[in-house]
Amino acid sequence: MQTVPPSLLDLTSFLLARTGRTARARLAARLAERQQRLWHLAVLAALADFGPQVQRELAERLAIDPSDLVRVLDDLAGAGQVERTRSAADRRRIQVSLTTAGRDALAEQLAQARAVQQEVLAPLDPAEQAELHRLLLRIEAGRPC
Amino acid sequence: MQTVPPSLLDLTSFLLARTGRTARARLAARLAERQQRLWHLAVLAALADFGPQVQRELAERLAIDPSDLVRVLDDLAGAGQVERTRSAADRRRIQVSLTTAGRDALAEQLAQARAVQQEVLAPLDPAEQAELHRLLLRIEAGRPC
DNA sequence: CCGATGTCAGATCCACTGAAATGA
DNA sequence: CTCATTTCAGTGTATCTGACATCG
Repeated sequence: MQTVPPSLLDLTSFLLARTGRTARARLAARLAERQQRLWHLAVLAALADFGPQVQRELAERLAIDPSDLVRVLDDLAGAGQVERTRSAADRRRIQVSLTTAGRDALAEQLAQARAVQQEVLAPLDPAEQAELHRLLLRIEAGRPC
Repeated sequence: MQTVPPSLLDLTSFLLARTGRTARARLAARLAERQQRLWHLAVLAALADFGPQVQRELAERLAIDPSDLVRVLDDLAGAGQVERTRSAADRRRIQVSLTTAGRDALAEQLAQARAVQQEVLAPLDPAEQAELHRLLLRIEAGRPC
């Protein structure tokens, strides 16, 4: 039995939203088993890639509301995965940096993410997966700021 | 300036989740201007595609919690877009059917969805958009229940 | 201007009720 | 026929998330 209305399947935006949601939900479920959440992964990755950051930059990069970032950092700091140090130059600003525990957690979470991805993308062969990746990157890059 | 962490951009699942989230949020915002929500569109589409349905079937098709569907239908019935008629054979069951106003609303909402889609997919040329659609359909179809 | 707190709306999920059907 | 069980629509609610507003 066809369960999803064809008029919705005709919409690429619907498919994007639906598959994205599935991927998101599956990864969230995996991370939750380890008391981690999606934003934790995103924040750790940003710190690993760009080095210590001020919270404002971090929020902008990840398109997360600054007030939500505060709470994510509270969690991460509680788990000893990030450190907050007040900037000497501008004492309003707080530099956030990764700890060794943070790097370990990130590696673990990225492995989880790749495992979920293989499940979700299983219907596609490697060439198609690469093509999908390329198209999505273009969309992401082309989006106006 | 590169804003998004490269380790996340390497994950197709991250890109899927992110672009899907964007598409979803934009459409939701457009619909909200007209006091409509995403579930309204989904329900109207299901009724248009599959004809009158019992609420239970509808909920199953759309993977929505039956109790939430009740409230969506309350809205739609209030706007005169669907009709609920109790089944004579089994008086527990309620047949839901589209009205003319419902068809009009659906056409309008689908137009909105296509407009948003054109914004989101603008970085891709038509052939690429078609390819993306094809790949996403494969993922959707291949997903185990 | 920046970090932090509070709060609000939306969505999802779950437990429950009452009416109606089903089957032993 | 009766009674227990199941199915269905509908209500209420707890929880989580994202967005916003305001404060220090």
